[in-house]
Amino acid sequence: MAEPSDTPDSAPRLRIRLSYGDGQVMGPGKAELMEGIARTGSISAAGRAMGMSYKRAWQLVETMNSMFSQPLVSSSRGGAKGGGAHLTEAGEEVLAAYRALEEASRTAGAPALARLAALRSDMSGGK
Amino acid sequence: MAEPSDTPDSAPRLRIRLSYGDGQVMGPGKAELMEGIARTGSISAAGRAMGMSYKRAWQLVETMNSMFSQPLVSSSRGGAKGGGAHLTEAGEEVLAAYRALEEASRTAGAPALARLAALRSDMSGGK
DNA sequence: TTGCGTTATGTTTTGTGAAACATAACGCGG
DNA sequence: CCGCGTTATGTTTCACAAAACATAACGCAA
Repeated sequence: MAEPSDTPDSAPRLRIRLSYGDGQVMGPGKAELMEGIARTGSISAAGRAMGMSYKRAWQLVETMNSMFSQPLVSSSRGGAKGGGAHLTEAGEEVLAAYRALEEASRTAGAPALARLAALRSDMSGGK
Repeated sequence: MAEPSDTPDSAPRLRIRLSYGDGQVMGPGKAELMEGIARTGSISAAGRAMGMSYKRAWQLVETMNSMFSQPLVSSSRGGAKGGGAHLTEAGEEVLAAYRALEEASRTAGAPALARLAALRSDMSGGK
């Protein structure tokens, strides 16, 4: 009454991370954080939503901001709501490009992923 | 007399890792190790080539072997050369599929990567 | 039966990224 | 001018993956 039939696929999570020199890395975590910031208008709220400390969230933002020619997240403190943050235009473009990269990979890699899935469950279809 | 013109690209390294449940992960490290084993016929030699301890290499092999329905690496000990290891058929298929996935992603993601590269160097071309 | 190079494992130590904890500054609204 | 929620940063503690170190087993060849 739970699992209908045999394991469907157990589609693996496809994680793409692009690392430039140094420790500059763009990956799923930063992308998700950016989305959280765009959604909530706050670094702390976005971090909380991901179960991460404000400090860590802020560090990620700092790193992201420094790895592109323009900051991806703009923030301000004080004021009525205490402050806030939002994606810059560059930020939105980076996020969009990263998501596009993910999607393109997932699509183009579907055949290869299918082969791997087959090898994980059973190896009947030889050759 | 050094840098010919504008920044070439500084193509980021595209790392793809697919994580199934648990801690089961297939990524660049395991793929490279598999290639090393195929090339050298030895786990220890492959590990050495990557600057990693035998133990670590062996652990990776153990993990790989357990995440597919059939082992990817077959090993034997003792004998004239002390022992050795080689990729099983499943191993070769997994490696090939993983490399294909990488290649497909790199190709399909080229436009997105180009956009990101542009955002890293400068943001002239708007919209 | 000894020695060699490898596979196979166990135990201890270390390095480091993250978490936890602590403050400061900001700026508006009440 | 005080309090609130946020940004911003520093310091300390901790967990855990990786490294380092140690052994055992294997099987052939000499």
